[in-house]
Amino acid sequence: MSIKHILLGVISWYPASGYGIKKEVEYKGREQSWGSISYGSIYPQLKKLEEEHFIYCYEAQEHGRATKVYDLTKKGWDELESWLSETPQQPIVRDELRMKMSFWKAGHLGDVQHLIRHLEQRKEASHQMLEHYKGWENNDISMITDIAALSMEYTNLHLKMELEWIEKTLRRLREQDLPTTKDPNHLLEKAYKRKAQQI
Amino acid sequence: MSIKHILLGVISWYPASGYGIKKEVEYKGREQSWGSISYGSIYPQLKKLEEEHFIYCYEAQEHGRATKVYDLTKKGWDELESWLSETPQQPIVRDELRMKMSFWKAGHLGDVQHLIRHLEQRKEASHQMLEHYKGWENNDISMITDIAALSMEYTNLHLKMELEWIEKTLRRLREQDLPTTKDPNHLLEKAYKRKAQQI
DNA sequence: TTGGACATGTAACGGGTTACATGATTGA
DNA sequence: TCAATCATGTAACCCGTTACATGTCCAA
Repeated sequence: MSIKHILLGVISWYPASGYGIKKEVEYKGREQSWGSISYGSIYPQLKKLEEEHFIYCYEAQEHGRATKVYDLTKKGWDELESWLSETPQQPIVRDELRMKMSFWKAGHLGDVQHLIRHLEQRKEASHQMLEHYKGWENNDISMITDIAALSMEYTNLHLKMELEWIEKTLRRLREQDLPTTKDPNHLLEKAYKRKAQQI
Repeated sequence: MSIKHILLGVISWYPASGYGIKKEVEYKGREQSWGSISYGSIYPQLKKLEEEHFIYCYEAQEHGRATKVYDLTKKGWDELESWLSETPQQPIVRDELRMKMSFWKAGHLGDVQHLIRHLEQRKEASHQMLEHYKGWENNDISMITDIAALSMEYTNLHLKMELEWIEKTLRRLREQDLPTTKDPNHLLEKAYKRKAQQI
């Protein structure tokens, strides 16, 4: 992935400044769930890309304010094209909520009331993202390519799936309708005995 | 998130060595999609956690081989408990395939045949993960808590959703049944004109 | 006139990986 | 006997963020 290709990609949409790229990534990034990038990465990276002739720079007046605007060179377009053709990395997911759930054990480790709170917060966040997505879909100012629209559909399906899972999970937690713990080698049994013995 | 709590969490299942923790994370991590951890993080972190008295260490003979096995102290269990109660971070997703799709534009940027190949590879990977998941669900050796089983259900739903999306997307790409590009400000139009003009 | 968005940048730090180094045990 | 797996560790490096520094323009 790397910052480099995000920068080249965004600049492929329109000539942009460091500041503008950050704004675009934050906005577009919400639907596509790519998080944000800090200025501490953007500006040095733009400088480097310019030195390597992937992009070039010119001064522009954007509503009265001077900005450094970057555009792709031939080499930049080629690099982007070549990156697209490379096999993408396996996706990386870090979901702290589900990580915590891996260790949680009702009645032994973690308070179920806390988990319910975590899930409610996640529900709210996902709900808002879905609203944002819907608003985006129907506005008539945002640009999106044919292929990018296919990718956006993923986000939509994902959010819906997530909300259904949250609802179902909350229901099961509240009604104490939990799956049965599988512990064929009595590891957990031993573990919580160990826990109780610690001073 | 951080390595720290993964280590404490895994050790909460059973006393383990650095090597064993890596194995467990790689295996369990597949269903829960937490990727892997390198020895370069595990060993120094275990040392640090021992110095801070979250874990303690003893020598053990595991099938004839001497290993350093770590277990949680009272302080370690408390730290784990307290971490579980904290509001989890927003999940982080880096999906290079969908990132690439954001910039792709049929006939202008990126070769659709390459995209089809990327999607087929992803389909294969997701399919295998789903098989792995099913095998895991039905085996009678793996341990899982009640709450962790709820989290696993997420993985299952996610993989199924992903496979359906891939199928649908492949079909649309092959039948050239693409969504219409939205470009109200003619940005893309200009962009690809710029591209054509670069020497 | 002042706070907030616009705009660009650097230096220190952090949390991880990669690559390297080492050695024991086991099964083909 | 030799490759693979088990097992532990360190040092260099990379890629990013955080915090800091600086200045402009506009609207309330």
